Amino acid sequence: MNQTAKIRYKKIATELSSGYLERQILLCRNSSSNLDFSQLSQEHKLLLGTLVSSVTSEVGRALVGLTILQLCVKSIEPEQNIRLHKGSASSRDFSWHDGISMRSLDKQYITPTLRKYELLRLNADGFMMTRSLAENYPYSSVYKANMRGARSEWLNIVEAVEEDQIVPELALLYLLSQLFNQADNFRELAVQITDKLLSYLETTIINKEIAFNIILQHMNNSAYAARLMEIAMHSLMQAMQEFQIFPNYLLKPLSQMRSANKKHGNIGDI
DNA sequence: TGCGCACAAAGGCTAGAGAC
DNA sequence: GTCTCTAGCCTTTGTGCGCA
Repeated sequence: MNQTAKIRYKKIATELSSGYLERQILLCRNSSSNLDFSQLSQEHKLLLGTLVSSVTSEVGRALVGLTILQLCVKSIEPEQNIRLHKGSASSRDFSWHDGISMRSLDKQYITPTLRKYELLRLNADGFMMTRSLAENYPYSSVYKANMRGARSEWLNIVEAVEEDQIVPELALLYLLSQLFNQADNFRELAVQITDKLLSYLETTIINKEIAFNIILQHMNNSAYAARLMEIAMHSLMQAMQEFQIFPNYLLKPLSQMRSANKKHGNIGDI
């Protein structure tokens, strides 16, 4: 990292630490009707919308988080190239002279804020822990990693921002608004499902076989069946805990980790 | 159908920079 | 000279998915 990159990094970090992203989030949450996105083209709105809607339990989160970080960086310091994501001071490690450590910015400012407002469920250490985002190549159309999710949309946004075709702060606000909409829709859906389930339980006598068939049908008809099975198993264990079947044991919350993890000490997601 | 890559989380490790 | 911090690199695992 050269001296000018250091100065730019300091400016970005100072602005983020003073709550830049939080202010944008609150603006979207509290004054959404006053936001004017007429300066954003339909094409760019579509790219940002697709990026948000591409998020599933498996893919897409890291790309949304990264786009938010890149838009913040560009809004605060337009001179900073948002393709160069590494900026080590050490000659031992790979980095670009004009690069900045996006991993550090993410871990300190972006991920904690997105988690705080429940806009994106991310690993506490940040989305930059995703290995494919850490390849030693600039983020461009020929970026090496063949990421799943809305890869082409993300790269088009990066391209448009670097080519000055998008006003970064406006794009950031639009992206955050889309995330708020997505989160609201999800909460609404959850309430609807809970209501439906309660009315179903009021009118139907459920036995073991019916419950088992509902769970099985749900898994068979859904994408990511393995995850649904884990959730079903954890739900059954919650019921067992409620009835004190194993009074000396404590059921841990369902974790985000998908597999047995020696370091974390869990088994599967449980 | 099998293979290999990508994704996800949660850090540990380590060399070099910077502070004292 | 020593200590602390920084930031890139590395590890682990099962599932999903594309391709041969």
